[in-house]
Amino acid sequence: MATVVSKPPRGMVECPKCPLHGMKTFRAFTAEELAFVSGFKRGELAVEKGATIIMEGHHNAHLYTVLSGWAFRYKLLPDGKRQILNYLMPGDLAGLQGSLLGEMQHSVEALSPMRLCVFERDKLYDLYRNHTGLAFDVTWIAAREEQILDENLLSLGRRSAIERAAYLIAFIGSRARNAGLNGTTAAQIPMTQQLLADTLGLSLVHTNKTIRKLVDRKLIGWREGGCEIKDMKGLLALARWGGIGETPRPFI
Amino acid sequence: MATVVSKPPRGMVECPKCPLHGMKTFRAFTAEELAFVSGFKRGELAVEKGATIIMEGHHNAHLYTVLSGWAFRYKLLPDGKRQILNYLMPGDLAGLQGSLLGEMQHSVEALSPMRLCVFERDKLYDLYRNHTGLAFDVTWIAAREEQILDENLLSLGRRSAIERAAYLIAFIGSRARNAGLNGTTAAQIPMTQQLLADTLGLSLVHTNKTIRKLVDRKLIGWREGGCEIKDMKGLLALARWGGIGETPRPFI
DNA sequence: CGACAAGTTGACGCACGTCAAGGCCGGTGG
DNA sequence: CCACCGGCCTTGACGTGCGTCAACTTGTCG
Repeated sequence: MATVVSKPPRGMVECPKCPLHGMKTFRAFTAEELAFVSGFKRGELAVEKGATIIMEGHHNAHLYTVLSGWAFRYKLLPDGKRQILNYLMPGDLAGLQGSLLGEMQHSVEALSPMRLCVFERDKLYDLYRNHTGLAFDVTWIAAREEQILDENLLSLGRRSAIERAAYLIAFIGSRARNAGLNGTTAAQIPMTQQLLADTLGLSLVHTNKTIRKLVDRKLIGWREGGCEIKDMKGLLALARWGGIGETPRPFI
Repeated sequence: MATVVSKPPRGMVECPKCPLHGMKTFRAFTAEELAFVSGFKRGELAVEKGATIIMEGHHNAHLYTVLSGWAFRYKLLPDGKRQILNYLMPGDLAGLQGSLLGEMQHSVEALSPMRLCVFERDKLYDLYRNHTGLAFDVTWIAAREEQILDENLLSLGRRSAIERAAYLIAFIGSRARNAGLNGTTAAQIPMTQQLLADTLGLSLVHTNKTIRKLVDRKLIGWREGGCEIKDMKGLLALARWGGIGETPRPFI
């Protein structure tokens, strides 16, 4: 399945030492849960930037949790048009649809080098049987994803190009900050304008002109392959959006 | 909360006699599950067409399963622009986001007279603890919703107006047929063009002209407040979409 | 040095949105 | 009975937001 570069468990992280623990965005595990998840974990996957982790139309026996790095989910039309659905950051789950419904109906590609936790799909049922709290968490994550997609749909359907762009950048920036992804001060978002365009449902050229307007208005900065938020409040106001909550969230 | 007309348990259906059982689209319950769900059910809600069942920004202590009728989920922008996110039909769950994440971030409105099964939000955890199969089903439903939203996003972002319309009508028609909603022969979909427009992310006028093209091409028929699919294959081809599966699905 | 990926900019056209007017119908009240 | 009204659909004229095409720049990697 494409160019997945899998470095076998060279430096596989033990769950108790998982870098996601102890972050204030994520909820804590009980000792018992931690033990179970350790057994649930089947391995670790390291991929290069650009690697396809999940492919539309395929059946996949695995479920992943992002440990580090970025990725995005997308769908293609037969003529090659691409729509990016959402971004994956540390703590996010990938492959749940496939685990429950059979065939994956979207692909996932790495935006940066990544490390992922690999779970056996068949063991998901054990998790549900033995750890109500964790099962609840999985559903929590699914409901959260639903909420994000809702907002995205509102954006594509009813916001203008510049509002959409403002929303998207504010959204990704906030999530990245919560996931501890960027430098301490400036929120550097590593992305190309092509990716933005495919997320916003716009053409590349028009996306470029829209980004330029945001730069001119001093809401963001753009430097070669990345964007930096300069005025979050301004972005939120332009997008007419309330921002995301900061309550701690579960992960598996 | 708006005009909810609640006829108290006058003719409340006992779960074992639930009209959804025995339909080939839905999976069967075990006797034990049925017993549990009977206890889980807290009452029944009957609403008129046009009633608001769930309201954006509110906290809601309940979780609903649609027993009969149609509804739709939507979000509003401050200026009143509306984006419809998805439609609810018999067997669908409403209010899960609120149950897990706290505040509802979308509203739900009845498209026809409806009956809904009401569950206590707090008992959801009991369900997870005692009935792994049902907990799995809830997650299944959430993942399915996610999949639908994915396809919708692809539509809004990358399909033209006529393709979007073809996709939407084919999609709703298929789901309605699976849920046993329409007459046996002709799939009459009761909807206004305003609703279609708000789902497609288009203006009312352009939606009208687009529908007209579909009628001219003999793909659908439109008669006052409803649409009828005349050539499903044609719609699917125009939308470049594979259609939905027919595997039996769970419900609660 | 060329090749390629990412960004920029201008010219032009079309798929949409907006505005405005009118038709058809059922319901309500005289 | 007609008069009036409010949903819903329809149609034309016109404007604009965004797509498409095409050219150029800059930086990076060989």
